[in-house]
Amino acid sequence: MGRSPCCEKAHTNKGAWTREEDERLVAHVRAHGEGCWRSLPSAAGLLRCGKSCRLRWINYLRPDLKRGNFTRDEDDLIVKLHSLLGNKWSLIAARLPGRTDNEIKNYWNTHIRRKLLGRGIDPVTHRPVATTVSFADPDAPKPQLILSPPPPLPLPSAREEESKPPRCPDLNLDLCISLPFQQQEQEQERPPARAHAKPVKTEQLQQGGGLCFRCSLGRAAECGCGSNFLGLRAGMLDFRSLPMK
DNA sequence: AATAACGTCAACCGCATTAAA
DNA sequence: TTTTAATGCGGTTGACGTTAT
Repeated sequence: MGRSPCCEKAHTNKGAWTREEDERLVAHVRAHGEGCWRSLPSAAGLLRCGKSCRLRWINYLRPDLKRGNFTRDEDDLIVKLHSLLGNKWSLIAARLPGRTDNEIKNYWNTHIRRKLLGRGIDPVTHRPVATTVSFADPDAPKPQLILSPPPPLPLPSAREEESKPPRCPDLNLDLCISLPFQQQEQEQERPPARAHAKPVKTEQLQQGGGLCFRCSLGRAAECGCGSNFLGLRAGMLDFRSLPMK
């Protein structure tokens, strides 16, 4: 028994949204609020799949979206969060007000990924990539794998997470990284980007909670931040200061 | 000027998770 | 407890714009 399709595909539009469709969707959400995406298309007079409406609203039409280029602070924060969370774009987006998971995902794949690779940093593991090895000589011993990605972090449900003691007392995964103070103040004034986004704990921010990027690369000696992977403090990461290739 | 190659990003697809019956 | 429906998420695609040849 297969899953029923999310909508009548034969009677739905696909592809780019028209201005009229946008206006209908915005008007309907303004009048009735978000939610009930499945019934929204017919209620709003749209020949679209509910999922498509939701996506269009979240990624493009939401009034609290911040359009335009990513700032350097946002760049840093994305790298930092990705090093901790991996491809959990929605979690990363929850900590970047006005940005969507899709936007961040695209930005990562088109800009940041390449930037890290250009600096010899593996965008998956956030560690320096192994140096290139020549395989010209077939008799040469095969190189051993030097770097291996960290084991995947299981992501328990919120309820599980609350009930369990921390896996590692030294590593606080209750993320509290955020943009600098000024932007946090702005954040308090605006509604949260996502209803389910966890609020940032400012007291933890003051106590520390960031990840020093140099230390994460094993370059604590030239860093001098003192964190060395354990003392975590927000705002320490500045991968732009690392030498370009 | 033509066109191939590349980069960007909106949108789609399928699976996982959660909520409701 | 099980089944079904709805929603959310991440990976992928494809259209379009830009740059290089």
